[in-house]
Amino acid sequence: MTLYEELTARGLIAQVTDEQEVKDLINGGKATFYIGFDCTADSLTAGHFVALTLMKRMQMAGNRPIALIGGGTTMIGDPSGRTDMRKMLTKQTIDYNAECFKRQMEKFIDFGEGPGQAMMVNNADWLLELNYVELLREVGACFSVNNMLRAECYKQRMEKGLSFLEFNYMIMQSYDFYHMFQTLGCNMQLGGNDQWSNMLGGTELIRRKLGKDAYAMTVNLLTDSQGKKMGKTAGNAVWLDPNKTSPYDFYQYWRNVGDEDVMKCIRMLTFLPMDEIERMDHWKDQKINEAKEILAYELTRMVHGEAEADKAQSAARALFGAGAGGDDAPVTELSEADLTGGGMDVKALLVKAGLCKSNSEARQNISQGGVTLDGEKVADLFLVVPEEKLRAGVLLRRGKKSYRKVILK
RNA sequence: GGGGGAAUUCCCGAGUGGCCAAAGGGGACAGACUGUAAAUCUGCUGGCAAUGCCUUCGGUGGUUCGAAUCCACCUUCCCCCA
Repeated sequence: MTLYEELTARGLIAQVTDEQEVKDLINGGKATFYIGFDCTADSLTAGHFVALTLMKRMQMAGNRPIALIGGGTTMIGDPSGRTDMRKMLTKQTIDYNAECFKRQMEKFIDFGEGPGQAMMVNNADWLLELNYVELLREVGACFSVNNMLRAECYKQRMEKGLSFLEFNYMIMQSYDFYHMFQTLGCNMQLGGNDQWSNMLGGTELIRRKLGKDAYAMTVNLLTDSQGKKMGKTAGNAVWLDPNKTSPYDFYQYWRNVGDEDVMKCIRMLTFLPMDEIERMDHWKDQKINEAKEILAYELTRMVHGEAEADKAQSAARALFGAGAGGDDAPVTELSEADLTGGGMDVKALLVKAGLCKSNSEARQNISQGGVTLDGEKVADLFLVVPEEKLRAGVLLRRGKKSYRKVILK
């Protein structure tokens, strides 16, 4: 199976500039491609994961990846798929975020100088030095405002308003491609399908300025059966950084995807062989939970390593299986200072363990019967857990899915 | 540059002097039912030492016994004209 066939079978490919050319290029390992990442936060998210795995798949087939950190473009803010303007970030924040991204990517992608090894560049290095008038003369003439306004990525902003700053995002992104095409021999750009018009800007610019062909390929965004972007819980991203989303929570996120979405996720995100995936395809009912476990385990293993994946899986099994032992549940440690009068109030405990945001929420969850302590339902709002018990460690549960082991050190 | 309109809690959106921690919807969370799924139904949704107290209706000042609501200035956004 060629790479292109595999990408198609996995449902990854959304659009390509020229199917035949792209096929030859990537199947033959002749592509030097880039994927851009705007550093709007200090960690990559599950949303970046498709791009990351794509980069790896391409690399495994012998193509050379360039991870482009958007230190420059983040200064502008991509309006694609947004109904409001992004918060402007300071240069310092952006630099810091770029550093974080770099560390996370290094876990997946093989970076280095050798052939086929990936490189990492930051567009701050060339974008920030651009001179306005020079730029306008150099590339501005190659862009048609009429066309730009028709681009999908600006459409929804035409109603709410689009600042000139953001309008230039496409030009910056196009310039990146143009720049790397010349300096690094980058002949292809990959990205999420929401980037399509921005990416075409680049191939178009290269054609006009240099009279050469460059290619673009987009992958489908990971959306659920309702068409909503996946990788978010309650509006919060699922982070790859274990300090922002614990491996257990990460595991749980994937363990809980909808029935309709499991196979899609397995196909798009894991590296399981296609024939194995086909076998799982018609699993139903109870059996589909196995597929969810596989998905969750595989992804957790890729992001956090085998040890963490094992831990998350056994914790989940113990917690949700018959005998609820909680030895592998995420742990919160208390210190003497947390105690008040020889024990600790359950509500305070829930908050301390990160299971509830506030005392009020804790109060509410308790009175609705959603809190258990060592498997027993907490009925008393003012229950105080004695020190000895805390010292031995207690298993606190809020709702069906949130567990935490709390222990006094 | 001129004219008009808007800013409310996680989001949308009602509220135009006290009855407002603020309708309604969405989302989130909890409960029931399940398969750690979906759908459905119920509850709940600012904070706290909780029959009470404190903070919140873009910002800053003011009027008033009392302001999300009235006035002034500022900020941001939208629409029309140039």
